[in-house]
Amino acid sequence: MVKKTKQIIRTRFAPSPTGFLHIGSLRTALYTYLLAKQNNGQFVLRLEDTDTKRYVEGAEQALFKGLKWAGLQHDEGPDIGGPYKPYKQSERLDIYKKYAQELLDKDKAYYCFCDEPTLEAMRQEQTAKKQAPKYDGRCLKLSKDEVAQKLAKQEPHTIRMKIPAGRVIEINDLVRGNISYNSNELDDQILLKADGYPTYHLAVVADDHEMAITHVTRTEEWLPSTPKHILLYEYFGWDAPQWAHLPLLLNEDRTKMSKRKGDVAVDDYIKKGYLSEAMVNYLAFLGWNPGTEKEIYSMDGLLRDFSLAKVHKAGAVFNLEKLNWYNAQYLKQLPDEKLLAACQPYLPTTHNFNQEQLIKILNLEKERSANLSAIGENVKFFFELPTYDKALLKWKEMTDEKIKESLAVSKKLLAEISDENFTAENIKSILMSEAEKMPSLSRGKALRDRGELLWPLRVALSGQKNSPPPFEIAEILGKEESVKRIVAAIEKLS
RNA sequence: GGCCCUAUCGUCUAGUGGCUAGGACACAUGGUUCUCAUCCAUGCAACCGGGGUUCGAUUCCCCGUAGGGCUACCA
Repeated sequence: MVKKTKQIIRTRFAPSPTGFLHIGSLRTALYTYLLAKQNNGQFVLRLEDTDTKRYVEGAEQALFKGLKWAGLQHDEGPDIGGPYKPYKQSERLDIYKKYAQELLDKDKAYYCFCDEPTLEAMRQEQTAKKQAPKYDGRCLKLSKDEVAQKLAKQEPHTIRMKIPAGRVIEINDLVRGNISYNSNELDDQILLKADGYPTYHLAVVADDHEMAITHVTRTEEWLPSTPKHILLYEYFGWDAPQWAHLPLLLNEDRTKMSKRKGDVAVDDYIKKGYLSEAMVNYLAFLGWNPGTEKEIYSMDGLLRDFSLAKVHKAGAVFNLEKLNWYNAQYLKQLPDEKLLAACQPYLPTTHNFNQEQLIKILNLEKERSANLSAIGENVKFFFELPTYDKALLKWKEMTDEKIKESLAVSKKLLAEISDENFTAENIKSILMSEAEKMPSLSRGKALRDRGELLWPLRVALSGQKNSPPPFEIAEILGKEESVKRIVAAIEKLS
């Protein structure tokens, strides 16, 4: 006998390829990954593709992409194999059939020949009578001969699990404590569908057992079906894993986070240019926190401090503002080369700036942008002066003539600076000090208003109502382009 | 309807049988500033309700209430 060593933790993330990677799923995957990895355990990826009707082509790739983006590398999975392959349920049909048969043999399951319209009518009737919709067990009353006959005639059938009467089934949940259900509330769950595919309930139990999963992490919505799973473990004579039912991610209206009420696909956030570190950090904090005031957490930090015991029971609203804040924090710390690489796909190609210039541009815009695609938008005017209304050039009560005077001064000053001295710092000091010597452009005012000089200049250079300071823009644009844009502005006013 | 879960600022949350109930986001105001953003300072804002238990409950218990989840040959 092998001496029992300390159990190695094995967790799994088991999504259905029915579309895209949901942001809530990513958080579940994150917690699942953390639980395994902080204990030197294994994190398994399994595809639950037993619903042939909902299967979506390409969904698998989206799943892989999202997990990889977030940095959640699995140890075993359909793409990389592993000791318990295959990791795709559609390729494990024999296994489920075998186990369904075992249950039949043990008299813990039975054939059901009711078709869907029959079941639907049954439900209708029950709800009309204000009863809980539940299979009435009519096929359980079939004699052995009747069953044999129907099977011989190849009548379509499913296999249902038997539920004992009056049993109290207790779930020992790592985040919720003890929860008990009365078996009388449970339905005779279909385990094997007419098409030979298993339902989730059979498949998840069989696979988690076969794959030696020690901790089942999934969201709260699975709580009500857990007693059925526990019963199945019992029927098979297997040890049940540890359960951890995580809180749900919610829409603003506190319903289960869903499409139509905002972006829920991880890919949407990738496309908008959210940094994976920010997303991981934010998601980790939606339902967990270290109990300190530290809010910025890298994956390493999470690996160190995460604990299921501190996971909350109540659902958490997904809030874009806070994500934006996290993204800003990470954007701020991003080294220049990484910033450039990350932004590259979002940048216009209408002008070839060199790397140094690009980095300056990005650094100017990153603190004004929620994400990378916003940076891409905000950066456009550097590449090409947008058309803008001449009214935008106007600062407070300035007349067109005054604006022209102001721009003429700027133009003259900029033109006088040599190319090698055309830096933001120089431009700023020259512009500012010369401005002080000039007569006030707005007659009769004691205090000189810098806006009279700087606003028209900035708008001439950027075409934007809001933008970084004109000095920085001018430096990046260079003397020639800057003067050109000022001239264009003056012409607009003529 | 039935079963189950949950409950601290608008949001994410810390926390305790006795505290001015803490932090972050958002918001507001002020400072810096040509604008926006950043940054700094300040402010606004919460223990769902009712009963117990207790010298004392936001905290423990019960009952309400509210919200949510499940109730498929979907996961």
